[in-house]
Amino acid sequence: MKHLLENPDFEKASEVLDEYLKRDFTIQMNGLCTVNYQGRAKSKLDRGERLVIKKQDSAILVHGPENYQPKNWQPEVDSYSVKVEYIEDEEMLVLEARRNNPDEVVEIRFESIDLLTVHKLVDKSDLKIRGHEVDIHEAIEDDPDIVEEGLNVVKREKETPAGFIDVFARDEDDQYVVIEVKRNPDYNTVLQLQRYVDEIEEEFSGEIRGILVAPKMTQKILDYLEDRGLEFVEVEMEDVISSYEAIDQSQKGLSDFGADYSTE
Amino acid sequence: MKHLLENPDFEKASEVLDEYLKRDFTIQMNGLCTVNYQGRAKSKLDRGERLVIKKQDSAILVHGPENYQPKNWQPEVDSYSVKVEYIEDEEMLVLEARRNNPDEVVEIRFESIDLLTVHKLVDKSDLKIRGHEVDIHEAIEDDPDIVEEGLNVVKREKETPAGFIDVFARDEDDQYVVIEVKRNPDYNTVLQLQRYVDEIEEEFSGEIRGILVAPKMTQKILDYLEDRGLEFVEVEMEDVISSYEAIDQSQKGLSDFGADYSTE
DNA sequence: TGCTTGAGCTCGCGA
DNA sequence: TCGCGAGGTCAAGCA
Repeated sequence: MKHLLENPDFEKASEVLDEYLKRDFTIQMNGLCTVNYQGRAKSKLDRGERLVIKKQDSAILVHGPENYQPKNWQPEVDSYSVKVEYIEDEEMLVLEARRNNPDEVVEIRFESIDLLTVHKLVDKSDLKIRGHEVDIHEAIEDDPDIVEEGLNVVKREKETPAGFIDVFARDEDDQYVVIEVKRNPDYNTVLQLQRYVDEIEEEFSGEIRGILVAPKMTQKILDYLEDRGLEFVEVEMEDVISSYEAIDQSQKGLSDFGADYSTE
Repeated sequence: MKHLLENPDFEKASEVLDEYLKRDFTIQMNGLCTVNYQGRAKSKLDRGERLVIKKQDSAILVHGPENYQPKNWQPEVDSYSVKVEYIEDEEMLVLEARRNNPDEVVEIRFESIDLLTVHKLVDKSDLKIRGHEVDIHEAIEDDPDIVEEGLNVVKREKETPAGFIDVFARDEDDQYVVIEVKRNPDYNTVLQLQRYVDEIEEEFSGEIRGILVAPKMTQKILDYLEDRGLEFVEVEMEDVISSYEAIDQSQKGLSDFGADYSTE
């Protein structure tokens, strides 16, 4: 930890912010503030106690006491400025985060600061996550039977004028099958699949099957799908994940180096 | 601030966590940890220094040194547990956040804790934001000229079998106009507008104009749109916002009460 | 750099 | 509670 200031005055706080805001450090500030944003939209947040986090890639977040998402933020900041100003006879520490493209600005006015810390966080490890849509693609390619017995994959990511088909295959009767994979299917998914099937029917001049593969489904979307002569196959997320883990196991021991962590 | 602990041992940390995790407090923890998640997907995050935030509505976030988004999280937690365990001969503080629906768990193993704070954040103020899609609707209704001179709004949210039309209007030649408003238009927006126009042409047995109104547009989508005989009108977000502010001004003085902030 | 697409999306609204 | 759509979406991958 570089700094830990409890109830710092604005002079001391600006000093620290001036030094660390533009650089590769994580800053946490707890305090009473108001926040204004203007850019793609415009927002105003009246006084309240919040946690402001400036990250090492310049991103800034204003977190309220609730919710996953911050109340205000800026994912990429081009320039920071810190000033102490008198607004309506009250001294305020004003932090401004500007971004050029799109042109946006977040202004945070602190009335008081409870806590200000500066950390250098070392985190070299990547998040390994399984269960993405692409993992379902791979699981199907690995074992097409999870969709249907006797299915053979012809091509993944087949291009059509309407976009890319997730999986293009043939069933056991040698009929072409267009497979659309979605974690969270909706009406647009159905329409998209419909368009692919139409395109392929044009390309191959014949009847083509369309299958939506997803880990979950609602009755309404299922009806909508079947009204269009399309099919649905449910895939268990567990199958996808374990299938992937089998692959992961075979590649084990390739890249497990530990990172170093300073205690500064 | 309720607590501020620098480099607490696990016993002291568990004590504080046990007391405050389940209650309405904001907890910040900086430390070296690994994180595992299993639920809708599965993820693994190796050791690294991170900031963990437990919010007052039970949400928990694991923020790395970069990015807007947390590396791991749980928006709603049903039960927390804290344990000190020996894993491979090393003492670890293990924090588990479980959720029932969907069935998910985030497990955070701390190897060391730099800083642990407990705050009670008071924030009663709502975020006031302008520039939503609905604000564009209102701006058009307020002044249809921002779309086109001589335009008259017939109905907002007109229902058709294909869904709700944002704005239904007539142009200066008395021809019907279907207006679709989108902040972030894409291909689906075009298809949607197309469907509305088709529906209305059927209902009124005549040629109908379709206009996509948006604050931004790409060339490809514009081509796609014009290929279908549909039109695009760019609306300036500033016009929408200032128009809204005029309304805001007229309602001023209704609800500006200041919140109280304790200094505990 | 811009565009497209997915996300453990989240969140709020409405049925 | 579930379904649906918007988001200042963000962020990754690719052209």
